[in-house]
Amino acid sequence: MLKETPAEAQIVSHRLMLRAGMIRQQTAGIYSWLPLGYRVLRRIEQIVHEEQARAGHIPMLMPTLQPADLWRESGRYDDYGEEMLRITDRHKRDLLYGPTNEEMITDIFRTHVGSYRELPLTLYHIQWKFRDEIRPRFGVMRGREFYMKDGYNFDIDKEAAVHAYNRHMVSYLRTYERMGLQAIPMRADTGPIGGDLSHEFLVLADTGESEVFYDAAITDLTFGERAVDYDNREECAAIVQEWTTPYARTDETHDEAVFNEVPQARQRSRRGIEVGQIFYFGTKYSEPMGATVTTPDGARVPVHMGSHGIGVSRLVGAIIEASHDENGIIWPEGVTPFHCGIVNLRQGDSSTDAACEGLYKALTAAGLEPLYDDRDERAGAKFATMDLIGLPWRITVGPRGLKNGVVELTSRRSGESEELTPEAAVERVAAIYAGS
RNA sequence: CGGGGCGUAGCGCAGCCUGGUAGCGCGUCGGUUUUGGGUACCGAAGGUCGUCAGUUCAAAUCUGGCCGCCCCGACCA
Repeated sequence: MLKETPAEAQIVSHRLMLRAGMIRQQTAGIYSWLPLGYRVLRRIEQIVHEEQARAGHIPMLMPTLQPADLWRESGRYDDYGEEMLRITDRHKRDLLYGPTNEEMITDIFRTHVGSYRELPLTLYHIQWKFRDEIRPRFGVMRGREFYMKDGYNFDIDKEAAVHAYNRHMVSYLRTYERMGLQAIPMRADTGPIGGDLSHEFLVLADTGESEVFYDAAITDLTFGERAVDYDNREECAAIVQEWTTPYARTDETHDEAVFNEVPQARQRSRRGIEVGQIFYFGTKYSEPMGATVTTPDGARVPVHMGSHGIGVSRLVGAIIEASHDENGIIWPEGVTPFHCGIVNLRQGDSSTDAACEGLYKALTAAGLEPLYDDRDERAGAKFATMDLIGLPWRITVGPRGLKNGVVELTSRRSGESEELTPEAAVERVAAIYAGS
């Protein structure tokens, strides 16, 4: 826990992550995730897994190191350039630290799947990736090593693959919203992945790396609690329609003429952090790599594919960029490393010690993970620490309140407090998290 | 990769110009004090001064090479 800001950190999320002891840089663009940071990373990962499962996608795990031969097959070994970290093993075989997995998944698919009966299929994994950025910066937002969910859909034809595309967009909207983020889908370039249909998901933040242009109408949309049948093509298409109708593009695809059709009062230009992207690229990999299936009439056709990514490690930084104040981080309930902090104002006092331990047990029994600050520090130091690490709820236990049988429950976001009995405070916190 | 900067205790920095006993703040440890928003005081531990070579009686300090890191730009989930 640091009072002083490390000189190397330029942007707020990086500074706060270092100060809160979430990460430690090991070398340029490569970080260790310390216990506190690791908790957040895992919670984000968990949300991604849950929402993938909801959409019917199947988890697996591919390695970080890949044989160069697969990439020679697709032609990307030479195309990818310096960003790809190439490694040679003791037998002088060429390997690479994967920046993405299209080739590998296509290879797996072609050896294990051969019939239209096995489609549609969407496989995904969450794994460390490496891109040897020329200049890593902004902490985990632009590291060289990063943790990413990447998924790949396999479908019999374009129509089915477009449904997979739509399904992913819907699923992603839900995923980001659970993390307390508004991520706006914006029409995007396909870059080195290729293909002809792509959207990026952008979180608005002043420190974002891309300039974005959008119709204010899109920020009024919320996904909310709607139940979605992910197999229903019309329903998914309708939701995609809803979210892609208002103008929203990054500078890469921005079209001034079209943007000017948006009423002046609703035109917005800000900066955004990219936290995910989805692609439909058809047979770009399946054709050269021979990933085909037999159709009902016995023909062999290359499968239609798409890929979809969520920057899991980057999201930790992006969430902080979108949710902090001058005192520190403000975690959304969905991703907070601990559900509730307990601050003992007089460590060593038998009444406050007992009350804190009671709260800790009761919160744990309610299925929550509390963080108990039992350091022998002054109140100010404990409050400052809690504010910095940003737990959304804090229970303050002091001798003054205990005399009247109450503790104080404080919202990190609003700063508002209320006095409650310890039992009521536990119930209250449990109720807050009951939905998530 | 072009331009700029930095490397001295766990962290933030001074010292370097003008060579001569390695310092300050925070943190850590021990103690006293204090106790509802980063308390004050006393004491202690902790450093191959990035690295290699050179100059010199003597190098954190001067010179050169190398390594690492940061910032601006081009590039990027």
